[in-house]
Amino acid sequence: MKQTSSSGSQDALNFIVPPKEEMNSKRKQIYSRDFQALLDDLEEEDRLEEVDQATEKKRRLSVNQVKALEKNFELENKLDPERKLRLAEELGLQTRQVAIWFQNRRARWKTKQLEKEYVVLKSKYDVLKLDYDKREQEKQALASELTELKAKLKEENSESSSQSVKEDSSKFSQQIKDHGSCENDDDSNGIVKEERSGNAQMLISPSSSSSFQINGYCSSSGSSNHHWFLPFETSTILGNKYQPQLVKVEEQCVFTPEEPYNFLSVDQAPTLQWYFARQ
DNA sequence: TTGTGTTTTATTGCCTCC
DNA sequence: GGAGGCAATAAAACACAA
Repeated sequence: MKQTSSSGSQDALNFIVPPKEEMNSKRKQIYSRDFQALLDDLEEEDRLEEVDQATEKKRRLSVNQVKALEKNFELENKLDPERKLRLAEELGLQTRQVAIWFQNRRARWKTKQLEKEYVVLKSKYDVLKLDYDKREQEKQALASELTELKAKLKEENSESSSQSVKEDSSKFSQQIKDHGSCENDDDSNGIVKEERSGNAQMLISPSSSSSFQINGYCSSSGSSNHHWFLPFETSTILGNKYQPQLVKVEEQCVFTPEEPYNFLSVDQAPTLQWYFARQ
């Protein structure tokens, strides 16, 4: 191999691996005869390698050549013609070999860069995935919690509805007794099925809602101008708990005797337009 | 020693730039 | 159109387990 020591790259090379002459003189001082013979054999191999290189058979570059090329590559990963020629001369290679080495080295560098980028992107992806999974779990937990709460609410509604009917009935009975104005108060559910004793006007005071359902009424049957009416069997209206209240019923009722059944139908949701229209 | 996988060197074909 | 770069690939060299 042709060795020169005039350029910067060669200086760097000499720093890493001392020149052969220097190595030989040191070796002769240090090593035994047997080991020296082995080293001589290796040198002979090196010489044969150089001959092989001359016959154009594909050979790997020597360690020193590769080190020098690597060092140059670190400085600049592309070759200008002058640098290529100089490197080829310094390392005893053909300019084409130097060019090919740089070409392949760039390809390896690019692959390494892609691997690094992949690692970075993968770690970012992993972080995001972790976050996504966590949020997905939170979402599932919230969804099931919502379902539970809905079921609970539904259950509570049905319970309070049936309970309020009982409460309504007992309160109604008590209120009827207190006011003593309603006939048929022996009816346990408090429903007065028929009342045709004259005109009556209803004044309704809902406690917590703007409308409610009325399934029964009680009208005047005595001498008093004011009679009491309890809209019952309606505990929750528009999501609010309805506190059953007595409603004062005055004479001059707007209903005809035929109207009540229609108006008080359970199936039909009354709008109470009749009431609000008069306000 | 050998089979196999990996690395390195070199080739080919295509593309871009001057 | 030639020089040079790049991707794909061939082929030699090398590493290593069985």
